[in-house]
Amino acid sequence: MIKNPELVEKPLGIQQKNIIVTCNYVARSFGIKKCMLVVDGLKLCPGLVLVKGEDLQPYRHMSKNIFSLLQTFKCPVEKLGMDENFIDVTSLVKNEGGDGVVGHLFDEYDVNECDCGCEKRLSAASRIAQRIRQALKDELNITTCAGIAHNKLLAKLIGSTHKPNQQTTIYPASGCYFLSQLDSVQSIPGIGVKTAETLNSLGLVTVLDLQNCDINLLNNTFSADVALKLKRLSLGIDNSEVKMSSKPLSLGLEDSFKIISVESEVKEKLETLLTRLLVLLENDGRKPTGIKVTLRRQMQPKPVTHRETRHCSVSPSLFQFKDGSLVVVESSRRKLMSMIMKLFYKLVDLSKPFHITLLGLAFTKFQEMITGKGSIANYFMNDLSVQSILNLQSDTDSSVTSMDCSGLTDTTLSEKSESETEPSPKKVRFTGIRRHLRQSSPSPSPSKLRVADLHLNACDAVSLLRLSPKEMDSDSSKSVSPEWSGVPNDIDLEVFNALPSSLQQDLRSSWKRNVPNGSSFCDIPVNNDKGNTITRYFIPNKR
DNA sequence: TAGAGCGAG
DNA sequence: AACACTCGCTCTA
Repeated sequence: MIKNPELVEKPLGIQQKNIIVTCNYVARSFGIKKCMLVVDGLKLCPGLVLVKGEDLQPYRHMSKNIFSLLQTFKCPVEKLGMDENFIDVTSLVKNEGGDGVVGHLFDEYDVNECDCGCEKRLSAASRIAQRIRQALKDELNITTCAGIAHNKLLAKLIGSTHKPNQQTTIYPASGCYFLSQLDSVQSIPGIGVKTAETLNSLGLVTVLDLQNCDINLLNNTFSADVALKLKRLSLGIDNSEVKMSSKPLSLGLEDSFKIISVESEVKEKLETLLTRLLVLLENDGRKPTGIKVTLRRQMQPKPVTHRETRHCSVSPSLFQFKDGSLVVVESSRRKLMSMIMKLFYKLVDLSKPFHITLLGLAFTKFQEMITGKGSIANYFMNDLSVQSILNLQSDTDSSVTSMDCSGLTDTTLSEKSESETEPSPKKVRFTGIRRHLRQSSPSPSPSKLRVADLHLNACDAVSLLRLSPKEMDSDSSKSVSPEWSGVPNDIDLEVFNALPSSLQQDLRSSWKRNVPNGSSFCDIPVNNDKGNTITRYFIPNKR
């Protein structure tokens, strides 16, 4: 619709192969659902406009723009798929002026004031959310929904209750009751088809069932930590952090088709995939150290989701940097292709007939960057008894996908109710059970030690960063060098370049703001109260 | 660590 | 549960 505004008022579906993967709200009013077959969709709505969506590039692009815009708010942003993000705005809430919740408030007639002041903070977060959504509209012309809560679980779920282009806030005290309304355990993020089946087999169908069940029942079937996690999720308790997203850990493509049974066609497919993937890789700019081939066989006794993979390492020397960008010369390309075929031979015995319906290719294990799991960058972030999490999603899609595809029940969160002009509140249905649930409402956990309180001063941070780059490819520093302006002299370029681009931007912009004359790194004025930028942790600790 | 499985969009 | 296409996390051998 953004690309072609004429489509805004028309029923529009995005087509991949013979499936409608998503659609706009006009189409939904005809009963079009995600994952619906094109033929079925056209039966429901003969005027349905279909646009091919197999090329994900435009979506990646928009997704990146959204992510970048969110990062300008100087808070941890975690990408969830291509059209959703969590943002932990705890650090902004403290300085937020004003008053009152913007948008919908869940359960608004029954607010018990909490000692910790969480309602105030969350209402501040709702105003921040409003500004963020306005910025997304102004800058990128995209409408969004937001859910505002003290943890990711509730933020995500509550954000789906008023759509499209609306936002909803929920207070911690309402979390348990809100969850108890959900008809299927599968509505809980993290519980998918398999876990839901297992739970159902234990007699646990609704979230209420899960809330009320004995933990030992779960312990019989799940490991102790999974059992506990499921139980806690059902009650609205979730202390997982908003993990700052960096570049992807793997970069892959796959293609499905009717059937391939001869080697030459396999090779053709893989050549095509490699060509496309190399474009993505050059775009990404990092050197991979591994490659993976994926295939799916026809008529497996296993479900169609079943895939087999083979992996091997690749020499980084196959990839070179020219003028700051990654290139793969023809000879390297041929070597890659022969490795890919070898992996394929590991998967398929050519002396026997084979029938393949999907082939995939992925680069993995990119050369060491400073960030990532267990890296020091993670310790730079605030920890989280997070008081204010926003879940933002673009309006072209809806979450709670599980329900659309499950075909089980007509849930209260169905697409139908969302397309009504005035969404009817669902709480009426449940007033009967709320009182006895209220007592088990979790109270927000007390603040944990913020990792910022580790006394990591500037010198420590710099020396830490400077220790590592031994195994780093020196080429990699050149890759970013063209953008090289406004970085203080005493910064190790190699280390700086190895940081994810988001952090680089973050650092650059703070240098620009704080030291317009480009003075020394350690002279940056302290601006501790504001923002959540990594720069703060490079600054000598006043205490 | 490789590979499969699950879950997310 | 399949259909399509990607990515991350976790478990097991």
